[in-house]
Amino acid sequence: MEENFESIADVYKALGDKTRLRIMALLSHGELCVCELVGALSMSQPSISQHLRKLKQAGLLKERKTAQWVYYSLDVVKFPLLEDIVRALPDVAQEYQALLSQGLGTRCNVSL
Amino acid sequence: MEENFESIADVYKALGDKTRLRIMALLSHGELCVCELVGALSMSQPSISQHLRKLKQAGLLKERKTAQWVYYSLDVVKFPLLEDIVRALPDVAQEYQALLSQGLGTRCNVSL
DNA sequence: CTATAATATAAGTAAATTGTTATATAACGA
DNA sequence: TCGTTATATAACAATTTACTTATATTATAG
Repeated sequence: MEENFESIADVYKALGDKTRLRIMALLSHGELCVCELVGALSMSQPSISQHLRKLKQAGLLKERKTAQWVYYSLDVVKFPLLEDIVRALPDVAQEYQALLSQGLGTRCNVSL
Repeated sequence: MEENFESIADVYKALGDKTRLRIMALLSHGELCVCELVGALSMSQPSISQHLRKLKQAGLLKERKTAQWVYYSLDVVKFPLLEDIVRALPDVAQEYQALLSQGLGTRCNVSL
């Protein structure tokens, strides 16, 4: 019981950051690789990787590795309420489409 | 748009603490005064007051002052999703009933 | 094999968080 | 009015968080 509140708090702690919320909003439209998120959020790559790790540790994201890319996507299994939560976020469909129009993963060869 | 993510993040930040989640779970059954929460959670009075302030600043609680007591209750108006969020918390009906059975507010005269 | 791109991790730092104790404020009761 | 109860706030210490820069890891391309 005590333990339960703790692990649920960890979920909300993971969501309690505007950068991570923007990541969740983008991923609600589909999976994205790290470098695409770096481009979309204009933050440093280590910072994005660390945010993704937190979201993954909270059980909110899953990853899929292909070639040199790691694609992240929402994982609604462990926390079904997540669907409603991301639905309540500001819409970022336009930003997501902008990423797609450049070709998934393939336009990440920008200088770090 | 940027601003929006920030204020939503503040809500989840407020929920990202196990003590505050326990407070929300208790208040989901009805309003309680500060000293009742102090008794239920066995934490210091200043600590509880500070947690309540955070929840209130995030727009999740409202307060009602009567005599020397301040009663807090859930405020689902600004953030409708809150109803689903508290419903997903562990049940504390038993703890809440234990508080009520001692007489609302009236059994708070314990030594600080 | 080597250079490069994508990602992760480590170390360091500044800022935010959470508890504590001490004190202020305000209402009540004798 | 005086002492007590309920609550809030201030000041401080310990911990956690969120960046930064530097480096490690892994896959790919040539």
